[in-house]
Amino acid sequence: MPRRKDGEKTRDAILEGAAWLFSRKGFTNTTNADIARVCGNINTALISYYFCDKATLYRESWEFAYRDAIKKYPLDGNAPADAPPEERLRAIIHADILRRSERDSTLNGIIHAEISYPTEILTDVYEKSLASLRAVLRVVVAEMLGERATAEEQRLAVLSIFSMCIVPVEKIQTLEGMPQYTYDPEIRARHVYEFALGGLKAIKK
Amino acid sequence: MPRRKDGEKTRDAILEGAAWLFSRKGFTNTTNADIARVCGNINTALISYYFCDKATLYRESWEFAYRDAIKKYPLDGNAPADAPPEERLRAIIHADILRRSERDSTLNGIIHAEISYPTEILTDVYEKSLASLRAVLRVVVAEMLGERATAEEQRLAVLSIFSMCIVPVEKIQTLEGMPQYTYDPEIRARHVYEFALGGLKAIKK
DNA sequence: AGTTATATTAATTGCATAATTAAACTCTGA
DNA sequence: TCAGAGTTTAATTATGCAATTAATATAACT
Repeated sequence: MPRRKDGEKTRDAILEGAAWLFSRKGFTNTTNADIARVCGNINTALISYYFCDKATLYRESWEFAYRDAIKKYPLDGNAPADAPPEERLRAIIHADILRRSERDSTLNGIIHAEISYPTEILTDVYEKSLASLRAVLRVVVAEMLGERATAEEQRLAVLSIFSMCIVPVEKIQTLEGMPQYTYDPEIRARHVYEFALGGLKAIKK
Repeated sequence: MPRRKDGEKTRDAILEGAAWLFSRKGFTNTTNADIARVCGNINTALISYYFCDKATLYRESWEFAYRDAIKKYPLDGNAPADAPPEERLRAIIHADILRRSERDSTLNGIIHAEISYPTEILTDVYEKSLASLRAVLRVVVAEMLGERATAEEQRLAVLSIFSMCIVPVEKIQTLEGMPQYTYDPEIRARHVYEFALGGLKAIKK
């Protein structure tokens, strides 16, 4: 039984194209025909052929995009656990912003689409892409703010840094009327880190 | 010709209910039946009766929500134009966060839905609710960072403060698995202001 | 080259959902 | 009490699209 390998290429193309579309228009607003179109006018039947149905494709393309991204940019940004909190904070922010900027921000697009119109993958997306960031931030922020900070102060500080990371920059940029300026992820990551440092210092008082 | 006034109440109820639903599920994912349900099981035909069609209702309910909110919380937060930039920044942030938190965050919900799935009101929403904030922030930030700051530094600083304001807190809170903690808008506004001050100071150097 | 399983296509099915309308009915206010 | 605004019912209309099927093309292997 001959195993052809040209199918894998098609499958991957669908995963990629679908992820991109889903990130921009969300699950329900994306049709199989749309997906077929962006994958180079392939046939819609191939979606059923490779992924059984649209919902499965959605889940798989999200997981596909996520796995890739998190491997390249792990949560802790590869900072040693015993590094000073400032360095760990820098690494977390850096990894997070770069990860969210990957692939035309497919990852972050899906997340924001899920926030607006939840589907059945919401829980998974939420855990992996929002809750996890908050959790790691919480640890370093607590350390940096010191003993005297209340739980609420910690929460607020985490929320602020979190906000700067997850803001859908690329999406907002593509909106009509938006000046054509793109932010380099490296530079933005650096900026957010410094901004956060200053903010934390001000809060600590 | 007798002009009954019970109709106005129904109309307003539809506006309010629709705005709330649209902010949560977006335009296409909200059906007339949904709207009728949340308005106390009114009849779907009333939507056509009062607003001609769903699209008109969408636009009107957005404008309705926006007008109310901006009147109560103007862009500049009522700070005098000749006040020191710190005070103007504080007022802007305070007004913006409170405005976005109003009515269960209807305003901000519609904005984020539009970012994810744009409709024809996107331009209007974008101008009024995103571009305008950036514009006023830009002015005070430029003033606070001083002459030596580059345009990119200004842009990045504006983006960071902007992020902290527009983050869809209420939406994220309602997501599954989220700990039951709600942020008091006043306290959060205060925090964001102090955090921003610290951040700006760190950037300035 | 011939065979077979895999990959791809075209056309269709069939469902489901929902916006909108017209006509009937009811309530309010003068 | 009646005229017109408000409300309901029930049908209509529009459609949009996911999923299948059966037929065709192509790669791999002998």
